Amino acid sequence: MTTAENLAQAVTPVVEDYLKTIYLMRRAHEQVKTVSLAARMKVKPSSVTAMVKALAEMGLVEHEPYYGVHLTANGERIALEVIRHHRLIELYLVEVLGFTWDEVHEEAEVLEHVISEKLEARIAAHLGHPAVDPHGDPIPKLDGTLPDTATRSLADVPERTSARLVRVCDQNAERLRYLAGLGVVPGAEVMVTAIAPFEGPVSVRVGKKIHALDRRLAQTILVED
Amino acid sequence: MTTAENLAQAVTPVVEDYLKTIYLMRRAHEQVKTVSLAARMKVKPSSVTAMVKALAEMGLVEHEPYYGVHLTANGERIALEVIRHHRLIELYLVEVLGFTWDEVHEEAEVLEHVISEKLEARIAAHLGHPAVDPHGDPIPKLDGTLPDTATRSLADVPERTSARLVRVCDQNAERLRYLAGLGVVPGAEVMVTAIAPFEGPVSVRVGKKIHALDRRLAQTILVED
DNA sequence: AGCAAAGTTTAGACCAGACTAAATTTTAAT
DNA sequence: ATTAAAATTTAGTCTGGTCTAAACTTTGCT
Ligand SMILES: [Mn+2]
Ligand SMILES: [Mn+2]
Ligand SMILES: [Mn+2]
Ligand SMILES: [Mn+2]
Repeated sequence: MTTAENLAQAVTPVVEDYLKTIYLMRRAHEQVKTVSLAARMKVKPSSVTAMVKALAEMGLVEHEPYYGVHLTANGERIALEVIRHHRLIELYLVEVLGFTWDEVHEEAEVLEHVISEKLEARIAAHLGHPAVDPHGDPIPKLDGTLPDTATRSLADVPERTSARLVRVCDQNAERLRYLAGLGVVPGAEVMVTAIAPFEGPVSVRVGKKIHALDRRLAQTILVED
Repeated sequence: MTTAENLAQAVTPVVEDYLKTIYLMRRAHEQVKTVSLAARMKVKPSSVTAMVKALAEMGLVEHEPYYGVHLTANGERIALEVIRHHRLIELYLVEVLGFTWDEVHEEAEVLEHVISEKLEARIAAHLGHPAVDPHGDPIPKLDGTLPDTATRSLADVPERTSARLVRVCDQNAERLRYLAGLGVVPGAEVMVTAIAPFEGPVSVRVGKKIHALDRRLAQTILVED
């Protein structure tokens, strides 16, 4: 330790959550800057500055101030591992232990950091190596790839058009319960009956009923393209 | 915060592990003192001093220097909760996910701190509210009681006597694999054929074969009384 | 170009939980 | 009753991760 290189630290749960969040923000085409990352991580910007510096020293991210943070290959690998854990756990809790889709996110948020690779493998095998989690979110493969199926949001479906729901990108438990109550779940066939102007609600028919959904909520609901 | 009472801290995983360890040591009739607790927790004695002080301030333990630490009612409640988590998880991994009994301890050691009460309940229900874990260790009940069945160790069984194994109080993976290989697992019927003098080995017949077990190992193997 | 707002970093503090090294206290053995 | 050994605590340091408050930089608007 005489010459320096005290760098290092470890890949802690907090580090994993930062990497995961950076990955998901970039994938959603959001800019990953100090303030936006701080908001997502529910910490203060100065905390992000410190953490991003540490991540950069670990070789997990690169950072250009006022421009953004992005993951290195190593950082992305870890992020995808954690996301794989998260989504496998969510699905396992629903499929095997009878959880509802609104209950699993919180649980997976902590479990994702502590399951061994062996347990991950057993869970994946038990589920038959599934492709998507209960919300329709794709599950990263073991080889570190994340298939990106062509989708568009419910708010982008033309009026009077039918579509098949594939994914709900919202983790708020109350909204998920609400949507489940309406039958708005992955796999459902719906028809967009109207899209109100001025960022107004999107009306969808599910079965015989028509429901008006807030535009921002509709944007988190993805359909097959 | 003007008048003091900064006491408090939180029940972190580390705190849970200290409480669990104190509980298990006392239950095994070991003295819980600074040095012995440090050995069990794999930390230095000075770390124990600091933690015990914090636990005492939280009202979870009482400490008389040079005499010992013991849990308060509150501390014991938490310890039993964690032990219940641990043993339920171990059994779940074996029964549902095909783990072997030597693989589950490490996994449970971290999972015990992060499963929700809801997940605990689902696991318990899925297993039919079991009484013992894969090693025969009793699982604390929801009401915070831990049944203590009458047992004695294999080393205390008279020679030429048969007995039914109920528990193996050893968590070393290699020894567990060794014992499983011999058929020395909870439920097995064995006969003690000889107990060598001078703390020598205990010979047991399992099926048609006789195996000589180190006395200390035999002492961790409990049989029905 | 000038300037305010927004974004970012620095400086300094805190907490949890470990460590080492040194002091202190108790116990046990002569 | 001394004294050596063992047990315990204190003092001070470290790391990871957060915070507030203050500085500094960049952007964008007039
Ligand atoms: Mn997480
Ligand atoms: Mn999900
Ligand atoms: Mn533990
Ligand atoms: Mn066990």
